[in-house]
Amino acid sequence: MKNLRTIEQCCSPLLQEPIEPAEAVQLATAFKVLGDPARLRILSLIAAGSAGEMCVCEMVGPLGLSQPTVSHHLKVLHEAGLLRREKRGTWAFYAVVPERVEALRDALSVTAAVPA
Amino acid sequence: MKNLRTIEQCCSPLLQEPIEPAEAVQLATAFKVLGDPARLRILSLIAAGSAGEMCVCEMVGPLGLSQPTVSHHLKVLHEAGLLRREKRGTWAFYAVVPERVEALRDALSVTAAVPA
DNA sequence: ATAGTCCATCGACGGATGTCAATATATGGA
DNA sequence: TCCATATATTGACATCCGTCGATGGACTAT
Repeated sequence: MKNLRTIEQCCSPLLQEPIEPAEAVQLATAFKVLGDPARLRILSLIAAGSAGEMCVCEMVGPLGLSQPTVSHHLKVLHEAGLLRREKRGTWAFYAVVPERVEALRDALSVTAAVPA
Repeated sequence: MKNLRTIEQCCSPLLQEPIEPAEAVQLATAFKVLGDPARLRILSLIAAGSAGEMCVCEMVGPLGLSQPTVSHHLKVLHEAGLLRREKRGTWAFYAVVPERVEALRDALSVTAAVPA
C-alpha cells in the first residue's frame, strides 16, 4: 500500500487517450480500493445517511464485521482520499469526499466531459 | 470468479441510496476487474486505438507481458462484460463494451443522473 | 500431411489481501 | 487515580491473484 497520497492528479479518461503505465498503476490502485464489498457498503452507509458523516461505532453493527476489520477498511478508504476523518472526543467521524469519487468516475467517461 | 454474467443489472448509485449487501458484492466484483494496471491499459489500448478493436498479438508487445498473462486478463475483462470478443481466422479481436463502462461510471454518481 | 502461427488453458509459485482475536492507545467520567 | 468506552494497531491465518513456462487446440499455407 504505497503511493496513495499522490493519486490526486489521476484520472484522465482512459478510454479516450492512451493511458501511461504509471497512471494505470495509480488508477488501478484507486479502483482496487473500490473492489471490496465492505468498503462499498461503508461508502454507501455514510453517504446515504442523513448526517453526511458517521462514527465507527455506528457502522460495526450494520456491516456485520468485527471492529478491527471495519477500522482497517476505513484506513484504506481514508488513505485513498475517499474519506475524510474527524476525531471528536473518543469518537472518529468519517465523511465521503465527493470530489474524489467524481474524479474516479470521470476516468470512466466514454465521451468527452463537459467543462465545469 | 463467479457471478460474472449477472452483473448486468448492477450499478445503482451507491452514494445516493443505501446499497444492498448482495449488490455490493456485484459492484465490488466489477471494480476489482478495473483494479489492475494491466487491465486498464488493455482497455485504453483498445479504446484509444483507431480501429475500435484489436487482436491479441497487437497487445502483447506494448503491454510488456507474456502472451498467457495477456490472455488471462482478456478473459477476466470479457467475463466481466467489459470486452466483446470476435474470432476471425486464427485471430481473436477484442472491443470495448461502452455501455458496460458507463454502467460502472454511473454507480459512482454523486448527483442524480439525467435521464437519457 | 506437415509445419507454423495465434490463442487459450494448465500448473506452479510468490506476494498481496480480508478477516479475526488480542493488545495497545486515547479520551472522558467517577 | 482508576475504570469504561471508542478506536487503532499487531500478528497470524487462509485465501485470492498476477505472473510465467509449458502445453494443447485450432486454423492456414505450403
